[in-house]
Amino acid sequence: MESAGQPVANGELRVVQHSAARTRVLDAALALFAERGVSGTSLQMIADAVGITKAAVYHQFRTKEQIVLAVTERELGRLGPALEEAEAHGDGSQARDALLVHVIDMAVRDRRLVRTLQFDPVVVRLLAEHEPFQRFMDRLYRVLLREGEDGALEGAMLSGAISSGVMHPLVGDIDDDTLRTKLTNMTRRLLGLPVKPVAGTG
Amino acid sequence: MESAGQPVANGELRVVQHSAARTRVLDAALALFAERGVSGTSLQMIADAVGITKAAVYHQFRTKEQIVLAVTERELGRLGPALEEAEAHGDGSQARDALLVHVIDMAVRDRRLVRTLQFDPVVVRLLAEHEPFQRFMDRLYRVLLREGEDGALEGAMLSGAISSGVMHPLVGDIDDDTLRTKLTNMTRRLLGLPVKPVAGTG
DNA sequence: GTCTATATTATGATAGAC
DNA sequence: GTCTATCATAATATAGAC
Repeated sequence: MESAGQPVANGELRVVQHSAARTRVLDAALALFAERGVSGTSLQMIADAVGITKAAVYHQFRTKEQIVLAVTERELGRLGPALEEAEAHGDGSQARDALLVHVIDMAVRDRRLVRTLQFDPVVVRLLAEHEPFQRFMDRLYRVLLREGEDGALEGAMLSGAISSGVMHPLVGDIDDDTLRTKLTNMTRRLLGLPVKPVAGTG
Repeated sequence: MESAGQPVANGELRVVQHSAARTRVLDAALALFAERGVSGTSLQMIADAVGITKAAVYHQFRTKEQIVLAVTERELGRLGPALEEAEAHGDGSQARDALLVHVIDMAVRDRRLVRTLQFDPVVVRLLAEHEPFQRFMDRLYRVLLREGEDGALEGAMLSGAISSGVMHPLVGDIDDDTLRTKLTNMTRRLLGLPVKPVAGTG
């Protein structure tokens, strides 16, 4: 299992089952990254949050960048199954819609990680530099973006609207269920789709 | 002119005319903040970008936080006149619309600063902690947000859609004029407003 | 898996000369 | 307004014991 310590493989996003110790580090790191940004978070802070020393953290991850990489891969990877399902259903509007609901669901449930994954400069650079991330994002956009000249802009605005819709100070006191419903409706409005109740998975 | 080195005054956002040397520092800092984030930018990097030493930077600003403060105040302050004009025209939809056009215009023209002002953790903290910023944002939202229970969410999504619409990798190759027009149209669609041509200022 | 201890470099910040 | 020189601290990272 030494591959878990390596950079992201050249192929797909790996789904790694981390050890309990590694998981504790990643959880603490993610929380700190969301609050203070990746560059604003030191290994000392992560170690303190876990309740261990820096050296123990370095035993789990060779560099800070490896931690960022692992966090990003783990969280982004959670969209993998939904993406594969959508791809299996062809490129119709139904597949796109189902994936969109899933993305909104994940964004609402884990609001704090949105800022890190979408906007942190360090993560953005990682996503741009590592091929597996690029490929994964390409696949995501291929399903989510609509055909036509405005597809890219639409997708960009959509992703920002959802992100900001879950993390903006203005929406801090809206409960998850309400937020999910309203986000979905407004997303449909932005896309010019008919507004309908949120579909269940069954 | 010693007030320029002080924290933001308790009253309004100050409009400070910085010296040439200070302006060079602020310009370099803003560019670096946009690229690497505030925490990822050191005073050494800023000094190198300007072509001076750290000590010379410290002659202009007492701390790094003062630089962040000055950059934020300067850029946010550019919206001041448009905001005041909108407030003078009452709280009708016409005033909101005019301000919205202005905000989009500024976002498109200076795409790189959007990430810093809207999403950088350090700037977000500053905005939340300093009263003048809070007051300014309150005024902005009072004009931009619509009445009703969904006003806050609408505003949050709107701000994210515009931000992401100008800074997302997907839109990097769209020219300013095209982007401004399409952003305005999609913004109207999100708000459920009739889509019309962008109005001039005269 | 965790610790103590340490090396190295970078960081924010200051003093004082020109 | 800028420089050289310096300081104290914090950063990333490693070695080796338990």
